[in-house]
Amino acid sequence: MVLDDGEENQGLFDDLLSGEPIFENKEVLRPSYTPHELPHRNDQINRMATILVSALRGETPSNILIYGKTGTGKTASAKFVSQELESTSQKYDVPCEVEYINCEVTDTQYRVLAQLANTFIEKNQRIIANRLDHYRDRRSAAIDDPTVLTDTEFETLDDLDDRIDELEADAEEMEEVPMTGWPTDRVYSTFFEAVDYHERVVVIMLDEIDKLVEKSGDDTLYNLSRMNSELDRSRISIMGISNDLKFTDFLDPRVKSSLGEEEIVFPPYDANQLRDILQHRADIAFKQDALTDDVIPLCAAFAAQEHGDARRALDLLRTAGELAERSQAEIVAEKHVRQAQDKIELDRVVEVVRPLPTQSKIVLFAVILLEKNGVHNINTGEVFNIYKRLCEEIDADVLTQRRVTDLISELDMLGIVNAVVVSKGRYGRTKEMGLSVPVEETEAVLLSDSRLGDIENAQPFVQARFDN
DNA sequence: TATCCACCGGAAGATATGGGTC
DNA sequence: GACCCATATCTTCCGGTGGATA
Repeated sequence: MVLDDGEENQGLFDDLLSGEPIFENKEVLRPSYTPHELPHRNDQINRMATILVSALRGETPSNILIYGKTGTGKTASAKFVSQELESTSQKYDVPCEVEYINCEVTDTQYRVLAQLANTFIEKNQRIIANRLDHYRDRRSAAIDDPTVLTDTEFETLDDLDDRIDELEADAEEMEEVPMTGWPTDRVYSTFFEAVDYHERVVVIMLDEIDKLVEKSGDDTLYNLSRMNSELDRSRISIMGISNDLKFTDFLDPRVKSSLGEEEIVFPPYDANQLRDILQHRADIAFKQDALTDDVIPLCAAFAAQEHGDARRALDLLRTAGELAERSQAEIVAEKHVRQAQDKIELDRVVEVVRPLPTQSKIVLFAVILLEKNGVHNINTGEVFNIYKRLCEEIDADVLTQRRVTDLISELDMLGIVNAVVVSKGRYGRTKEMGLSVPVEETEAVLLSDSRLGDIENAQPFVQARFDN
């Protein structure tokens, strides 16, 4: 862009950069940050450390199950202990590794095993490459002066060559597991061989383990928990993290007893504890005197209402800071926290609704239309009727009512609608539902989807149903 | 008290897709 | 190219369900 008549050329970002920044280090307020100190979680951290210390003695630690609601510091504490464990293992030269898997993303047996197999294959290849470098250097030296092999594991140059060939063959044999296509037992044996390639204790951290069990049953946990009896060189231990206290009810009793050898519960934080946590992070995240006195108590109070969710509290504080910075305010004030609360709520709707499959969006649109037409206690039959009309109008496939009830249940689980099964006696049994998200904003997100663009034109046809 | 409604929701299987192996 | 495997999505079938009503 060219600015006229000799004005000083102010770039797009110059204005934004000209104000005093409020943040010193915003990253410490993000969920991905693992803090060095976790206030009010000493007991749980010490308990984990007491259990895992046996890994540093080369023994197999007991499997651990960690429970607690969202934002109670489970993952952060477990990651903190893992980092400490790995750094201590390096200090004392004990082979001990922790592998983190988020089961919300990696939610099938195949994917979990494939991810683990590929991680260990990569590690083994690095180890082999280092050893090869070392042996090749030694070989070069031995060609000039064969006495360098004296007092080593190799008596002759041929022995050394054999070892190099062996390692090269090992590296070649290690084949990465593809995203799909292999039978699961082949993926399992590939992982088994990769992890057992050399002596080590491995802690497999399965975050949101309940999602894995919900989606693909307990086969993965069964296979992992019985591996130790077959491994020669290595040992594995499982650390499961779950939001759901009852997920073990669905497990095979053998898996249940093996997995829950040790259980650690993370209770929700109260408002005072949240205030401590926020203060702790705010000291690092913000410039001095960048917050008014009421900002942290308000963030803590909002988050305490959300079942003591520290992640929410930190999110709120970060967003309030960003909003203050955007409005070029010098300090973060109470109004920014309130604006942040609204923004987070709206962002959540957009984030959940936008990626929905088209069919779910049509079902949701049917619920919105009913709600906008003043229908209270919307039931499955009504939703299905409107849904069919909408599909016809926009030329989409019409799914069966059975499938639509599943889509409604999914919307319920996502917190977009609130559905309850009610019996109306002679008038049958159905699900009654209402929207749990703002109508206008949700409708706008749905209409922004090009595949649903025509749905706006279909509304008069649906309206006619209410007029008749 | 038996009947009935309008679904719910589990189970099994079909189909499609994306990948691999031989 | 035929076949195998994992996964996602969807259909079909069918046994509940529970409170109003006859």
